[in-house]
Amino acid sequence: MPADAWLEQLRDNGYRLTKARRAVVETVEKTTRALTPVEVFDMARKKYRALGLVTVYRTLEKLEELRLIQRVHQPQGCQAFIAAGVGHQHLLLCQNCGQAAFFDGDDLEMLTNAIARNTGYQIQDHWLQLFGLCANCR
Amino acid sequence: MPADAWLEQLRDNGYRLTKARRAVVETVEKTTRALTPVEVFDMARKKYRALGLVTVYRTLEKLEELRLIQRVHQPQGCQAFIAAGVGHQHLLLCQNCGQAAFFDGDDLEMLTNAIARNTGYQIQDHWLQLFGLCANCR
DNA sequence: TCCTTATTGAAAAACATTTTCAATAAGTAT
DNA sequence: ATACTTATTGAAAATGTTTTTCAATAAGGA
Ligand SMILES: [Mn+2]
Ligand SMILES: [Mn+2]
Ligand SMILES: [Zn+2]
Ligand SMILES: [Zn+2]
Repeated sequence: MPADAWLEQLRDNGYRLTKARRAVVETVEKTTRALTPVEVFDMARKKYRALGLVTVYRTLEKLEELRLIQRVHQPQGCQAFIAAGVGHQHLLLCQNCGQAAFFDGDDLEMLTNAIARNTGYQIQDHWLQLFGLCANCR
Repeated sequence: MPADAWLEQLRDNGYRLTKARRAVVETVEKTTRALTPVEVFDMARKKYRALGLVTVYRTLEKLEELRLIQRVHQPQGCQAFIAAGVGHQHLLLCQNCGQAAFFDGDDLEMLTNAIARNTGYQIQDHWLQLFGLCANCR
């Protein structure tokens, strides 16, 4: 999804299109690895010098609400964000360079049915994430 | 695993058995939901009044090193810990009361092979976590 | 161009975690 | 039991991150 579509989403939800937001959106949208707020700040500031870190936090918050980005959980920390996958997808992360890819096609029906039977839980959702080495790094 | 086994693990690794550590270990070991450091502090302090929050952090750090506890990642936050599963197990969490259960038997071979083929990644590890409602809460 | 108000960045506050440090107590040797 | 060594402790301070406050600004509609 191009950065313009993100900006359109923001506008359609009543948010104003500012230089700060454009810089943040363009940075996150075109990066294929998870970025922390400070990383977004450093990168986006090259596009818009006056940008404040507070605005990065506020913009990430809105982008997450609109489901344009999602938080990435990792052993080293869970403060990073990445452009969200479309539909039912999960993340595959390179443990060396952080390069992220999405995949789909996971079918956990059988598993969750068996677990529901064994545990008495009603299963509503799942998190699945793969770690490995990307083609470049391996 | 009983609390004594945890204490034994600590002792075997050269750590001293103190009142503070006993209080933390007993608290975390017998609780079946994820606890934050402050929650551990509040609960363990009932067993040992002089306990300091700093020591809770330090003890949790050691228990994690020894793989007796593991960090629990959730949408609301990732600062909570729970007694670790044995062998290859994953967590199932009640979204209402936090009650946790472990399950095993997930077989992702087919999936990861297909993804490795499609993406060029060499897959080394996976995180899987289920969310739902426990028998009591549903 | 004017007007309203959402948005901004800076500063301060709040919060979570880590480090520093002198006092204490666990475990071992005597 | 006692003495000794030093890992461990809690309090305080420091650090790092995220949120709140607030007056100035600028986006977008009239
Ligand atoms: Mn899935
Ligand atoms: Mn598994
Ligand atoms: Zn890589
Ligand atoms: Zn429950």
